Amino acid sequence: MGGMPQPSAPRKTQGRPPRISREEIIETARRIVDEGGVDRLTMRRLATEIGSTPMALYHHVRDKEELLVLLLDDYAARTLRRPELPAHPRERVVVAATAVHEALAACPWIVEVLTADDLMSTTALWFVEQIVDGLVECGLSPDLAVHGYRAIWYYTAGEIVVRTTAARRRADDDRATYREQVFADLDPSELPRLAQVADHWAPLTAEDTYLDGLRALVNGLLAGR
Amino acid sequence: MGGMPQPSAPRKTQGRPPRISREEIIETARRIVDEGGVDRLTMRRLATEIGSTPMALYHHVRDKEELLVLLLDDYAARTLRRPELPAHPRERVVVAATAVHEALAACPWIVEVLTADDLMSTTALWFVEQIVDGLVECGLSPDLAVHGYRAIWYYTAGEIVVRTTAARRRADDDRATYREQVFADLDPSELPRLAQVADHWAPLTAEDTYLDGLRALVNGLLAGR
DNA sequence: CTAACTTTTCTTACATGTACAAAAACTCTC
DNA sequence: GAGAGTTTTTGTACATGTAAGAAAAGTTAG
Repeated sequence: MGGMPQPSAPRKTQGRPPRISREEIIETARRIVDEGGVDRLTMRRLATEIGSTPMALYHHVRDKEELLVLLLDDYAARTLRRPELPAHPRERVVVAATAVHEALAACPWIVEVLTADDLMSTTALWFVEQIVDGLVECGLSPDLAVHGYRAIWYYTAGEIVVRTTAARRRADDDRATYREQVFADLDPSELPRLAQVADHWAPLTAEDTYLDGLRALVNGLLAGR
Repeated sequence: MGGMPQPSAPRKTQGRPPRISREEIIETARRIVDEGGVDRLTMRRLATEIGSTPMALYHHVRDKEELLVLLLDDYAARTLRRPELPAHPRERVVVAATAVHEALAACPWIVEVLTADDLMSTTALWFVEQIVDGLVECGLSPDLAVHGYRAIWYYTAGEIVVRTTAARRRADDDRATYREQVFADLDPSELPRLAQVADHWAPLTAEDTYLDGLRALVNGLLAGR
């Protein structure tokens, strides 16, 4: 039953020597994704590209989802730069969250992974720290600060997931048309506000308002402090 | 009234008469999901259960994802009850959002669908209306109110997606252990706040703080009004 | 009735993730 | 060196979503 091979081997290697490594897998997977998008990344293609067989990968990686998580960590480690943080703790929270958001929004293929419980890559933890610390310095108790961070993470992850999926579907005419139809058929006596904004709905929801919402959320979390 | 190529055809039916209908598909799919969870719902099983073939389904449903969306709409139409709304518009927003959140959180299989751009089922639109209207009555312009609604939706969808996926993974020991490991290995000099809360992290993030975050967000959106 | 046309259903086929078990390639003990 | 033990790789097999096209079951025109 499955014990994962841990990187640190106390004694000299025993058993059949590996022909491929986790690093090689991640590296190759990254190349495939960079070249042809995440859809091109299949276990079979990855295996052939590496010169191995699909099932061999599964000794270095639990399943495809874990591979994607590793890929995201790798991506974060390479591109997430720590921004200069402002002195004011509230602004620190906003800047840290925005930096994470920007990095994630730039690689839209992570949607499947983004549903992770938290940002858990070592690289990302620094940002989590900044957010929690900023909230504490603004007067929240540590527990409340963690809750606040979670709220920010929900908002951030939700924004990216919803927006990315929407963009993906926008390529699909039928579904876009369907939404338009829903708004065209609105009964203004029952849903007056929606009827009122019906014709701006698409451009309105296309606008990037992440920062506004984030500021509102952070201000709300810190209200009175 | 007519937009979809479904209901009443103007002239008498032509072509081969259908043996199955969209309604029958949804009904049967719902039964399967109710009985054995969403994992039991495969196109093949659904087809056999209905007494047809997998590919016959595809004439009534674009693909499995659309089927899931239809299933969610059906679910919403049957279980989403309009709550009594408080008079104060700010509370109306909170209550409407909470109602949607509760209904969605109760059926965790929708995660794959939840990434939809918006709540677009006819049933759900009433809730969207309440939220937008409440924000407008609190002093936001219609455009800002739509942005506010979007922020609330991001937060709500994100909460459910993150939380559901987390719960799904919690069944998996290894990954839970991994997270514990990350927190145990924290360097307190680099990440002091996280180290400080490391041992409460799991219970803290298990708490349901949706309402708190929502209130913060709404208050922040309406700050100064 | 026959032929053309339309709409739905069925057959076949493929790509994918991955379970399972056997084989292979090592190291260690004797 | 022979066998035992350990780890990695490979081969085979299955369930799944769904594309493509043939077949079926009607309606209508001649």
